[in-house]
Amino acid sequence: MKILIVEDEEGISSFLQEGLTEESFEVDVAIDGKTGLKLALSGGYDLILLDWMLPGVSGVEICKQYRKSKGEAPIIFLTAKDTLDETLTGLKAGANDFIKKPFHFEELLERIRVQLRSKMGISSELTLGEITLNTETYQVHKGKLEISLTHKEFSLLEFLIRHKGKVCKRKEIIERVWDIHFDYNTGVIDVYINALRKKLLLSNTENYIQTVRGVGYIAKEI
Amino acid sequence: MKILIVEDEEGISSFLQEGLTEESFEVDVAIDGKTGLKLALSGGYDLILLDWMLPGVSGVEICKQYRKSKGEAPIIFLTAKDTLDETLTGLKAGANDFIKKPFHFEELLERIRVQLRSKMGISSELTLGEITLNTETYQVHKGKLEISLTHKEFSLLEFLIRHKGKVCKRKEIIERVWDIHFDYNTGVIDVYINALRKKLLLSNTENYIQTVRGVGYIAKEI
DNA sequence: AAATCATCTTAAGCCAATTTTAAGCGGTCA
DNA sequence: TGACCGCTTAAAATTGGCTTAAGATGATTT
Repeated sequence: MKILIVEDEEGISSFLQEGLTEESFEVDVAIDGKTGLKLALSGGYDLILLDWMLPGVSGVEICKQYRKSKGEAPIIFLTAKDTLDETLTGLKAGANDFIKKPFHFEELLERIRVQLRSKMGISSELTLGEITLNTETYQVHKGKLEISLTHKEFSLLEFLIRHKGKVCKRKEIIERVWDIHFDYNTGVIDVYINALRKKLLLSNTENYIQTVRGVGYIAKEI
Repeated sequence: MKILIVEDEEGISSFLQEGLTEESFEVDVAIDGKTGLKLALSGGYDLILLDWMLPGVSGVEICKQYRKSKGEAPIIFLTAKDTLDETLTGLKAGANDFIKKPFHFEELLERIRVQLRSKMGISSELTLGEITLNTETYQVHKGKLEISLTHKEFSLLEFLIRHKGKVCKRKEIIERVWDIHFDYNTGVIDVYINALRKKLLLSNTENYIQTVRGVGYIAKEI
């Protein structure tokens, strides 16, 4: 999946680029409207993140021109305010969604997924071996059996499965699932990993969630 | 059910496309009258949403020609104003209904359902176990027993039953049943769920409407 | 226009589920 | 062996949903 970011603030764009690359998207960045539009029209992107306030050509203008030129990728605006007017202007120009700065990365990610899902029929099911996790209905199955997870348990499992095969560092998990960006010395993760393993009956023999001592955890298909 | 949208404003058409796809209709979009007519005549649609103001060939013109060519799908016009004149012109041209912009999505959906019902004998009864809900007469039965619901209670139950088996998030319910698009921290839902459960005598044992903590509610056949 | 009634919304207290903290245990590695 | 790390459990803190009652709102009747 290719994403284009059009954003002049270096801090924000690099933060987004890193995060989205980490999520295995291909990411390009344009720091002004003109290059943004050129790239958008030539690059075959699956989604475009567009800053509302851009030096030179405004975000809305780019959006309009892009649609005029038959550009079809969903566009999510990054706005500083979210007055009704702006939203309407944006919708008319062909925007698909808006997110207000400052936003949490997870929320942006969720909106990106919604767009990609509805525009390109991407499944909302995640699997790990015989475990199925539906991000739309919040249902979790192990084989045919439905398993009830709490919200946090669900988020943690979702995060691990989305990164299956890769080691998830404790710090990453705390930042992304718990949204804590300091004080990494908490034992919550352990408690929740424990709960997950119990509920999913992940024993030593069928070890989907493995501990990587000193680093974090990894979800593995067996 | 296949629906054709003929609408030049990208924002509106994509908004409609998403919403209707979500409601499990198949949706095609034409952004001008000419393609609209061509598609309409070739595509075997069950219903057509037609913008009144279109660049090039006007909506009425398309409607006339479509009827002339023996097109039989019901046509709903999306109009900016609703003067008597326009309505009359539209009716003469063969329109079935009109909806004034800006409209609420739920209202459009309701009108679409009315058209599909009368033209194609689609049942106006929704069921959930032994509960029957008639969207035409607004009557609700549990078995033989008639139950009287208020309008909001009815809407909420209708929404839940239409999405039975899927988790309805609080936010979705507030947006779709209450039409509130901000301030999601309201307790109205709880009150109404409570009222519904009471009126429908949904006890712990016969639990049609289940709570999904932290997310929303789900209506389940047992 | 006033009174009445039904419906809808808000707010508060309560309870139960969830989340977090903390402490003891056991294994691992320098 | 002792410092560290993760596992497990129980108890404390917090959150979220349920339930009620009272206050708006709006329609209908007098």
